[in-house]
Amino acid sequence: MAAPPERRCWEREQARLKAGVVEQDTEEWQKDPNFTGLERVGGVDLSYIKGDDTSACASLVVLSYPALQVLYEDCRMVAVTAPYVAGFLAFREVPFLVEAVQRLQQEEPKLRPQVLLVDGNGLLHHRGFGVACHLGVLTDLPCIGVAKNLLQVDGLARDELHREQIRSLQRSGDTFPLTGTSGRVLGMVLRSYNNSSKPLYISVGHRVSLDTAVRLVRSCCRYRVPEPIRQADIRSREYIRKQLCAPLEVRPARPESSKKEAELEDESDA
DNA sequence: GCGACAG
DNA sequence: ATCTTGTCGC
Repeated sequence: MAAPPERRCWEREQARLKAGVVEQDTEEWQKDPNFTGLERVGGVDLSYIKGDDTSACASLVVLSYPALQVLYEDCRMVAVTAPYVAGFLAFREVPFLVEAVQRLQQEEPKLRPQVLLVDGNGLLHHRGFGVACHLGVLTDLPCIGVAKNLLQVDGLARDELHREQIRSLQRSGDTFPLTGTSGRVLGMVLRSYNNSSKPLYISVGHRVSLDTAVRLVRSCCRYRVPEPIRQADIRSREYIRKQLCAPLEVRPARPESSKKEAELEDESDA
């Protein structure tokens, strides 16, 4: 009897917290000022259908570094079960992201990313263990949490002081640390784009230091959202848009006698 | 009790 | 996350 997924997520958090948080650079390229040796950066995202809270598109892209060209793209419709609850995003999205990474490693092992940028938080989290930490532990890949809004935790709030600190970020690349009431630095606020005053919230996910995380996200930003996540986002919503436009002709209620089925969808390992 | 709350 | 076109500005 396998434990339900929620229970396993919880146990994963407890085990990792007990073992101590891994927030240091483990790779050689992370220690290089120019990230020499870094060639592939991954990005993941889920896009949802407006009225439907169970159908989503999970996407994983791999970009070259430093050119930021798309080397790999994987979009797939998934059936989401867990509801969205702030603080429990990983319980909802992480299973599909892990599947995508495993698919990549099986089909295109040479394109395995050396680091993943994840939509959401890592250590900047109620239990110090956001979606970027979950994905990192499950894939054993360095992961960085990139959130577009502040998760209010450990005394951090979107109050006037916070807004004032944001206003103090003048140029892209400017940052200030997020220090919780506990005194711990949980993440960094980064102005990633000159044309947008809205910052990003960067935090450690797995096997990376906060300093390296911020430097890498900076170097991946053509616009406000870093390219790996932006491409995953663009491609997953485009995938959904196509699904919605042509569902009638592409999938007429399970034609059991289709001509070539082995090439498209029936690829489970029996 | 009421509001706040990554995606 | 999603609903949503054009539009004002560098």
